[in-house]
Amino acid sequence: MDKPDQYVLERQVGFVMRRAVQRHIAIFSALIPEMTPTQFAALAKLCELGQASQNELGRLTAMDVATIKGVVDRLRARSLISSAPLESDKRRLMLTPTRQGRALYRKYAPQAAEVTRQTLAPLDDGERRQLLQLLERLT
Amino acid sequence: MDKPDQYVLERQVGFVMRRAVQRHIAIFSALIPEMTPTQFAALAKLCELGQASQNELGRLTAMDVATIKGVVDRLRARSLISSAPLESDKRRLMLTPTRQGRALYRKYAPQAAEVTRQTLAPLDDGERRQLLQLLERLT
DNA sequence: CATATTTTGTTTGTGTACAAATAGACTGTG
DNA sequence: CACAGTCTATTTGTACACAAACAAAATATG
Repeated sequence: MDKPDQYVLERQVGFVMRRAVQRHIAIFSALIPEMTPTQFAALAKLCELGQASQNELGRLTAMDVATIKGVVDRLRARSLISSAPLESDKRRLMLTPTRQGRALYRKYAPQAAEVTRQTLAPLDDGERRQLLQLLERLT
Repeated sequence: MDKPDQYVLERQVGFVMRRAVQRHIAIFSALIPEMTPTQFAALAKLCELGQASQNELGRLTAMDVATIKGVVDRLRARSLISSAPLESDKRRLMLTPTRQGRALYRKYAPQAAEVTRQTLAPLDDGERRQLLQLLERLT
């Protein structure tokens, strides 16, 4: 037998989560074709903070140094954020959303909330809360 | 105000799932450093089936054509699977696990189940079942 | 004060993930 | 049979995601 029955792909959390994430991303890009979930997360967090260093923004959005750099580069290329080295600590690259970045965030924030709603649409209210709560406890 | 309070990053399913997946992948690569979750999923499914076309394997493991191609290429480069065009349908590339592929699958299947256990460790039995069930309903 | 350590950012390399375009092989229908 | 539509696989391009190695700046500690 080649299939040790202790392992069934479809019952592994990793597989199930991967599929759920795939569906979520599909919903996201249908509702917000202008940017990726990752880019929106970074822009949203930066708008919420007003200002942050690249590293700080990465930590708060759960992106490692290489990932946040790429995301920031792309957002900056589209003039949604601006960056400047900090005078008082020359290691740090301070980021600020531009006027257009803030406008785009304001425009899509309701859509982004709607993405969550549509992703969770198969569940009722209690189940939604439960799912989020259980997922949070995994981290 | 720059923060429309209908949108809070930390409460979006996408963000919470992303973090859970990150932790899961970290656990996986600690327990199974020899391959990625994706590669293991493809190998496992192929061992379960005995044989499958690349396309078929992609569908069953939720990978699109480009993704499954890359994964298959890497597994083949490590001699874990072999491939040959099908005589009766020259479009299809039939895949078979090699002896070593099967051996590696058998070796790591218990570890892979353990990855799921460790990922779900913060939850009790009922919560685990519930989480998996809720996630499945999202797809 | 001097240097070991930490922090921040960059670069490189590998591996998913998906869209879109292409090509060849099959199938169905007229 | 012809050929329109479908299926399988490949290729190209963009975007995360992480590890590892590096450099420069700041901090800590002796």
